[in-house]
Amino acid sequence: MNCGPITKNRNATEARILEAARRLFSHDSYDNVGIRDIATEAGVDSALISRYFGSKEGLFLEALENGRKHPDFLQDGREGMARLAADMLTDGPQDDDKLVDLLIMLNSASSCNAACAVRDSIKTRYHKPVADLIGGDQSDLRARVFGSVLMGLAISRTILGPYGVPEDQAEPLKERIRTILEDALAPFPE
Amino acid sequence: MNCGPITKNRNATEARILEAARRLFSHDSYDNVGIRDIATEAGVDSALISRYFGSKEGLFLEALENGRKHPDFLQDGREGMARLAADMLTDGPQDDDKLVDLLIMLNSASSCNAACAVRDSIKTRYHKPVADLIGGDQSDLRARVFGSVLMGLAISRTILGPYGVPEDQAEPLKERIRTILEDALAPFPE
DNA sequence: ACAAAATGTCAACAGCTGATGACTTGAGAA
DNA sequence: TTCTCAAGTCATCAGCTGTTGACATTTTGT
Repeated sequence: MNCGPITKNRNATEARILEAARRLFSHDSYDNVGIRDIATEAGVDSALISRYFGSKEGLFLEALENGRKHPDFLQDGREGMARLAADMLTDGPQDDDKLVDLLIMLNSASSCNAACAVRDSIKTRYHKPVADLIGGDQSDLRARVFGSVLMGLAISRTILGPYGVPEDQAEPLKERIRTILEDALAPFPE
Repeated sequence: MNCGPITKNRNATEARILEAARRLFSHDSYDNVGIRDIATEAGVDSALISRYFGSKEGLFLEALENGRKHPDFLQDGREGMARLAADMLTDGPQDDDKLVDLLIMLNSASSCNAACAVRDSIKTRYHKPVADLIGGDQSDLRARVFGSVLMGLAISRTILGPYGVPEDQAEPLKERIRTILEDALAPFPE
């Protein structure tokens, strides 16, 4: 048992590095976050990162997989899924826990060292489960359109900041986003 | 007049550098495209870039401003705008000329050296003109939602590749995207 | 044809990056 | 305690980045 000051404890150290990495990677691109930045944020020597995670890329992969296994908006029914996703995109602070995984992916999607892992993660953690839930004709394609819209709205928030909408007038915007997301999931017409 | 082999001509050289830069920046992030890469692509000495454009950042700025002044989907009426944008996102090859500007912005949106310029460019070249064209209540906000969806669909295509839809079955998808984009532009309900 | 200015070339720079080998410090078992 | 091995530290590496000064070459003006 150890609740005192930081002692030598590899598990705890790895956890702190991982946490710091997720925090920084959700704000900046893979290339713009240096090993030394992460080490400083975690209060740790920078050599430990390469040592414990093999490489910066290894750490990024673990940081990506260490998040929620599936996004929080997953549930049966288009309506509910669209509503939860819309809430996620408009509610609360910008670095909402629920958005961290998505932001990590978006920030590093254009960094060739991280792109492959990001691609896989998008497919297996977002598109696939959504497609399975909605089912029906072309569910893969519809799930992808849904995911694309989601990513666009999320990236807009990171790049341009929150929508300048007063708290009490946020409902129409949320409703709009909800509608769009539900449209994206709807079955194709005959 | 000079149509022979490459002679010393600053204007032509700058143009070739700019063209090469736009090509590379539309495929990779600001950080992942090196000055030497651009120089090689342009068939030019790498020192010329810093010399002619001041810095890599200067070149990026010019590459950004050197594109179309406004996106090609701009026109009166929500329907037309949504239709043109949907065509742009589904038609033809991935590195369509019409998408280059958008891709440059998206690839480098998370690179802090380029982010400011990208932000401005998105606002003045995408959001502002769209908002002006649609008018009405909250036109800024609706234009932003439209732009967000557009970016999401575009980034999905760069990251994950084209939709695996056979040419002759592309119509439902295009129609779906058109609907979503038009929804994004629609006035808010009372 | 000659001088002068513009254009392009080459080599080198300081700064940063991720990574690694050699070391010291601490924890836990005997 | 003492021994041993894991955990953490430090200095340093090679490689790459954007940039610049010094030089060579071509074009232009007279």
